[in-house]
Amino acid sequence: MRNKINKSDLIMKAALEIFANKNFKDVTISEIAERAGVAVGTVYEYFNNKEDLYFSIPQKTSEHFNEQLGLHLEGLYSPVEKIRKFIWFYLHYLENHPIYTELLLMELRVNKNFFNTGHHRGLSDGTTEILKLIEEGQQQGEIRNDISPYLIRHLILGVLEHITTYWVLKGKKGDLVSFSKDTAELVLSGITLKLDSTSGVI
Amino acid sequence: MRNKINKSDLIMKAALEIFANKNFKDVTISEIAERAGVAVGTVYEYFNNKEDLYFSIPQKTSEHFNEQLGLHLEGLYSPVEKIRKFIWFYLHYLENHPIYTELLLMELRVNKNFFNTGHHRGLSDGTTEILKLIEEGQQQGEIRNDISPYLIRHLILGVLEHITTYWVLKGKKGDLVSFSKDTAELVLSGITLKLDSTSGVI
DNA sequence: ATACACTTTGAACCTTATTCATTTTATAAA
DNA sequence: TTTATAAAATGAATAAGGTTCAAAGTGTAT
Repeated sequence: MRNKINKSDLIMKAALEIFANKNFKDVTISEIAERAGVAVGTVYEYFNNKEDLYFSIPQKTSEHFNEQLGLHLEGLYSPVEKIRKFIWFYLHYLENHPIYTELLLMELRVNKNFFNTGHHRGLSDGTTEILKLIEEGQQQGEIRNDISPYLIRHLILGVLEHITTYWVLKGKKGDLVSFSKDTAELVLSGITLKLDSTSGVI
Repeated sequence: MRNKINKSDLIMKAALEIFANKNFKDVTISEIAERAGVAVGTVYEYFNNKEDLYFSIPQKTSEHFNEQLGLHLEGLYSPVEKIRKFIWFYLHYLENHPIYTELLLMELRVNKNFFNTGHHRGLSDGTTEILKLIEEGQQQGEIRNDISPYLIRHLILGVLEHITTYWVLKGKKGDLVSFSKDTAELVLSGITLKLDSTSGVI
């Protein structure tokens, strides 16, 4: 046969479209099944339950995010410049993937079940990559190493997620990427080592 | 009559105890009613629905947070010192109110319904206070004013919420307040104006 | 053509939020 | 104290939706 359109993909596509406009609890399985053109029971052949279906939606977009991030960092040398680029890319990408953003920040990031299952791994909102950049910067002497790289990551992801969360809560008005320049300036002035003698971190 | 124990408080107390151990959807109204010693219908006399009950739980704790924050900032002069203290207090308070913290960060902060109803106002995770401190600092020349105070607030609340969120997701192991010193150092070195001539922001 | 395994189906089941007619309790008036 | 009236409390009935599973359908190999 040729219509090898994976049913799983079909269901996920329908789910994505519906979850885009409603909260988790306002979406019904029968609604998703109907849009996907399958029976209710079929949904349960491919997903354990409603939450499992929900969690699996961002998987592909996350992979795409990571791929594209790699491309955008390619060719840059300085870890600090890479971090600057990371900040830009994060805001740029999320602004252009609003459904994904809402799912990720509003529901998944803070969901214990999500965090504690396989779904979380391999998603990595750039979490691993940014840590690598920080450690690289510390080794090369561009970034202060009197502070844990994990705390620096909290700073960077924290401000980005906070900005983005409020952008979503306020209805996604205005552009997100316009925060990029000042955010990078703010973050980098806190984590870079100044090379003149007067500004040693006490 | 003397048993003027407000039924509303009674129900909220029971709800708090139960929500402390389960997710929103795993908690039933009948469970809450039973623990509160009232009938199911009574719950609906005092709260519009399950979500309304849920949202009203953190109200009192938030008021307490704000009160205590006021006391802790009292007597300090420098805005920068006040911000340092804010960071300490935030981590200290949340570490000592784990149920409140989980509710606030995991569920409410990112809930559109919560954000868009009266519940959000008057809760203010110190949101208003910290903005005031930043603006004060900018006026007095301690804090750089080439960056919007709102963005600086995103930085401060962002890193604090991020640290705390991961602390919760990882099962509240270790102490939170120990991050206070480095976090303050990191944040403040990004937002304070250095007074020597070499480090002017370009 | 037949047997077998794998998909798909959707009606039935079960749990739970929410409602509302009825009962109970408190307050005020006589 | 008795009666009238309003307020509070009740829990059985309703409605909605997630999940299950026995039956029907579809494809593949012998």
